[in-house]
Amino acid sequence: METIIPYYPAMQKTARKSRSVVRPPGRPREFDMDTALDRAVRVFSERGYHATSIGDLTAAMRLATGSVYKAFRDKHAVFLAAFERYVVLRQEQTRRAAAQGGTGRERLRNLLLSYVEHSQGSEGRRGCLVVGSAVELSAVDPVVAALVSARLETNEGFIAGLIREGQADGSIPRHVAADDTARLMICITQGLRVVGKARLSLDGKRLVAVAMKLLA
Amino acid sequence: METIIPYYPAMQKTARKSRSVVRPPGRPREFDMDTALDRAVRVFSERGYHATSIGDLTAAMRLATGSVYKAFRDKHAVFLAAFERYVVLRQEQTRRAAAQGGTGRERLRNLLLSYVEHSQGSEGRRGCLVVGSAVELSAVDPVVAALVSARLETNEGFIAGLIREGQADGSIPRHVAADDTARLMICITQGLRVVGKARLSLDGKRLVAVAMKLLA
DNA sequence: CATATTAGGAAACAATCGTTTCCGATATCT
DNA sequence: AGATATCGGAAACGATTGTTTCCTAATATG
Repeated sequence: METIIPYYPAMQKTARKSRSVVRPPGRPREFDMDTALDRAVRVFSERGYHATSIGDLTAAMRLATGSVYKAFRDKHAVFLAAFERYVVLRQEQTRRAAAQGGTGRERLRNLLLSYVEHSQGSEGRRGCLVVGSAVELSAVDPVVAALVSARLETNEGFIAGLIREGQADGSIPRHVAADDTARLMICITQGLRVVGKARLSLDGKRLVAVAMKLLA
Repeated sequence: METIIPYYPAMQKTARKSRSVVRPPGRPREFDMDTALDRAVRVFSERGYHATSIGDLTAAMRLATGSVYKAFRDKHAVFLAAFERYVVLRQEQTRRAAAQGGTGRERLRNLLLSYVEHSQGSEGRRGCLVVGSAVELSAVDPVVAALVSARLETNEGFIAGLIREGQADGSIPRHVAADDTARLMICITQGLRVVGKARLSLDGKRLVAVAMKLLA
């Protein structure tokens, strides 16, 4: 059985409660938590949670063991912080890719194309942290399971919204079932990350062209 | 770094080389390797490779530590044997599901329906060993990576074959791109297992109805 | 300049990991 | 029945895990 620590990280970096009471008299070298977490995301994505040791983590984050444990309660907390950092960045990228499109249909095509590209090459081989967490941890870690489900549902809602936008602007037929199609497209995006990690080649234009038939 | 042992299991159960030279004079309780491996598949699928300890394994397989290490070189060999056992069983199930269908189109629908059903409920929560291996091990274990890729390509070839059968019997239009559609359907099937592990509900009939539009 | 406070780093912690070894129990063959 | 070969089970192995602790080096404030 697995001991689960269902708590959030207690970062001390931004934890100066009120700067009038607790003053920061002396502080050594600069410390950038976000770039450190970005590097943690890379290791966790590539190796997964259990195969990533604290040594791997500190090497990747370029932080000493002590520094990590001063910033986070434990390994699980580092993972949760990395997960949330990953989700924020990926959501930003996805929405930006979708945004450049005149119609709902075009925005959806851009979103799918973006997913295929991120599933390829070195990033594809590294893998998606959401997919990795779903597969490796969902069954044994309720905290991660909830985060993963929430993420999938948010994504699905976003896709369903794009479909409805397309139906409003006339680029997608009214008879398309928005919710069912969105759920299937979530399967496609998650499946793309699995296939990309298995190193199978993915031709973006052709795959997306086929997928767009779901909007006919 | 991970030490990778790229060798196959050395099962001693069926390893009586020539029964005239090495005779089996005495053998204790019966030993059913296949059902033991089936139980190993369950643990590995649910927890993944790294989170499954030898203790978990022996408890699930109902074998003593010594027995496991007499039948297999190490944990990695147990995993490979379980993986191949899983692949054989799943392939059998999938082909049987597809077989009961008069046209290529019907066989494809049955295959997709079978995938949705296996991605749901307790089996869905347990997860697919191929998907799990792709996500957790492909990046660090070349042996498993090769097995996973081979499995995906076999599946993709089977689906492409069904599409071509459908085109031959007139149930699927000729203009459908068999290879591209098959690759996208592989993404759908793998994505279904990811989503199923995240406990999202899946309505088989409706999802498959949407997916069948790829054959229009 | 002196002081307080933080990150870096190494060393040590208990716990668990995968693996090996040993021996008694069990069942088959001569 | 007696000999023999295997499985079950437990105990012990070193290696590695995640975590804690202590000390040094470095810096912004008073």
